[in-house]
Amino acid sequence: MTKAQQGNLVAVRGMLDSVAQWTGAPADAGQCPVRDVLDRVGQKWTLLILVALEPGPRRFSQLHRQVGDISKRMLTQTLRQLERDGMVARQVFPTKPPAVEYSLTDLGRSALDPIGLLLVWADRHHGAIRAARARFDAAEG
Amino acid sequence: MTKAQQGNLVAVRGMLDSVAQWTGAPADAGQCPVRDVLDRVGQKWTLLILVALEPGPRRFSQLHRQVGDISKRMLTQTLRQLERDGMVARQVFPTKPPAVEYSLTDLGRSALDPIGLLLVWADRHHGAIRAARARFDAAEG
DNA sequence: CGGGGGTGGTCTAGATCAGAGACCATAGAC
DNA sequence: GTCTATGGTCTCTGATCTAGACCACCCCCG
Repeated sequence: MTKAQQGNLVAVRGMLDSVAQWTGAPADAGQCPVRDVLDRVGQKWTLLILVALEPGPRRFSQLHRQVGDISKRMLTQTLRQLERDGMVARQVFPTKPPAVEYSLTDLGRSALDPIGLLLVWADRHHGAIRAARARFDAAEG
Repeated sequence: MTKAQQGNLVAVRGMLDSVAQWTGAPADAGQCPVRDVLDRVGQKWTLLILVALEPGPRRFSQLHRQVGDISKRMLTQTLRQLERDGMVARQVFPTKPPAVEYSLTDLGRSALDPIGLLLVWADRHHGAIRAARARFDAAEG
């Protein structure tokens, strides 16, 4: 384990304690910062769209093509949410037909740092996951 | 930006390229490691349960109480999936009634590193997000 | 002996969420 | 005139999530 990783782990434990504060009170889950953000993250397209916007501003249809298997409905919805959360900026150009450009805000860009690490982890351990799945399926099949 | 963060960013860009490889082919999205892992992450309870297991092994009802507002059904389902993915180990003790203990595997523990950073990010920027939301809601209301 | 509580779940019914695809007004290229 | 593209919205259907009843088992308390 690297020094940086140890540092992370310390921070993680701190966060865990802080999460523990809230897990006791289910009703207040909406107030817990971590639950709040985790709900956004746990929304299937959020991360993918943030990642898609990383290289630079993108237009609606461009994003639609880039992500591929998202429906326009979900794309609209997810973008609106990200805009509401201040992660994405939406700019309309009054051309005919109007063009709309989406870009990351500073807040959105800052989120890419932890998200990126998640992707790196995914890439690195994805083989182990597939192997575990095969083992599991063989054992119960 | 710290040196570590710059390092992350380089890695992120690498991953983004690698994601781009797959985003062109929607049909193969299931084959893309990142999409694969992101689908798990985007499942509302997965991260919360991994986090809940971090301090040490937990029994079923213990987890249920700890997380609070998860249904038994979803708890079972999420644990099974994590077990299948090799992130969580399930051990049954043949007592009467049988006790079942869930614990993180090495793979599961390794995932907590990036997840932890996400939590730290959440905690740090959660104020900005709330502010952005208030602004957005005021502007359109 | 008869509850009441705790074990680890499963099952069903209802709510909520996501996806496919039609539709809209507009306009330029063919 | 028709085909494309723009950025969406709308509806219908199917997946997913939740609440809560239920189960077999055992212990403890009376």
